[in-house]
Amino acid sequence: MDTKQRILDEALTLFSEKGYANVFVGDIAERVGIKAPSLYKHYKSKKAIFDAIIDKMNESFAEQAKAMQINGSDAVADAEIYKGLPEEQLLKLGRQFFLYFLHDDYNQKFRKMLTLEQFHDEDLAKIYSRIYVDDPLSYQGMLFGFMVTSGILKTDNVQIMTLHFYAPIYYLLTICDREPDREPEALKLLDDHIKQFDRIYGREN
Amino acid sequence: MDTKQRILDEALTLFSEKGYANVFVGDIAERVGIKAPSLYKHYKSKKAIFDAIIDKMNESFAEQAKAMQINGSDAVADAEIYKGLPEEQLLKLGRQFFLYFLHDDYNQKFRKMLTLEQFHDEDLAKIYSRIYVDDPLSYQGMLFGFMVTSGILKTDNVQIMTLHFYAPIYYLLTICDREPDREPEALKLLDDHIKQFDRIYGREN
DNA sequence: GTCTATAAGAAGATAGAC
DNA sequence: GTCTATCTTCTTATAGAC
Repeated sequence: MDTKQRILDEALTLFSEKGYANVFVGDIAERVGIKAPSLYKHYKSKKAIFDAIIDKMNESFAEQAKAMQINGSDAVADAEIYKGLPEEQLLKLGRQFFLYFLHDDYNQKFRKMLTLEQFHDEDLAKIYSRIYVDDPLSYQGMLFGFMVTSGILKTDNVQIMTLHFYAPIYYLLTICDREPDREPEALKLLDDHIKQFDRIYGREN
Repeated sequence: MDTKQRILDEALTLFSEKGYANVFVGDIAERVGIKAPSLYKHYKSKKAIFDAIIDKMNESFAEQAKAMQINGSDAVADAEIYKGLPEEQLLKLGRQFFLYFLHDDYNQKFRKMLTLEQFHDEDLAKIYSRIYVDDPLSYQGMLFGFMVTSGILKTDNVQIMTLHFYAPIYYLLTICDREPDREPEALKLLDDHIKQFDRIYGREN
């Protein structure tokens, strides 16, 4: 029963649904099962709760990014995995990846919260871009770089190939965040996208 | 000096920067050069201002969409234009298109406002998806369909080809909305994207 | 249509008992 | 650490003079 942590969890849920300004300290407290004033024994202000969420997110994403770079081996290993992959398995992997980021609580809520707050200060803008632009393009780019070297993929511009893979996936994710009912449609497009990508950049081209 | 219109303009500017909840009626009034209570002679509530903005936007976008469908000729004509286009000119057109949507006041502010409000109710979510998903994919798809028929482009899945063209452009647009400083980087990627797209789906493939 | 004055209520935060 | 009571400030909105 770590109240301090529960406050963060409930606050994140509310922030991701309504945005910071539309969530009241009382709402958070109510979900935690305490009264608003009690909450101030754990955090000194509403803003402090928000900042704590951002700090935690930064920590966990930095950890993840670091692990991926230190084990540059990760990308090498991943590239190896894709090497012999028949299209069907590639589709399955892509779909798993997509569904994980779409439905994983932590990921979805952070993403939606950042979407709603991204214009409110420069730091948040930078964090958004790091998590949803720079880091994925950098990791995917590394992975695809290995795959090009291995002859699994073919291109003379890895960066754009990576953009061509990632941008449609990101786009479909934002559709589902906004209208969860469109998930089946998005999954169909995801499948077709990966198939087409494989045909364009894949071995048999 | 149409005060009623000026209220909408200033409100849109503020909503697009801070989000609805962070804008106060007094802020809007101040920008218009009147006091808050005077504003209530023009609109009966803050929400009514927001709704009026949405209504106007719906109107103007519907007009635009209708004009494009009635003149399905538009897409045919557009397709004709692209027919003889050397790559350099195609790039120029793509860049112009991108910069228009990025910098045009009306477009940028609506886009940012909707981004911030998209999760707050289902209607707004649908409007966002219509404007930034369904309409552009539908129009571009029609255009590309003609271009495939004319032999300008080659694919067996026009829908995915359209996604491959549009998603990266949308993605780069969101980056610039969030971090305007990254515009040069985005423009470089836009160029490379269009070049690569042309190589993948274009005549010489 | 614009103003000043003000009502009415919401929301963040503190005091102090338990 | 949680509560009730309360303070303070902010915000929407109305009343009524000009």
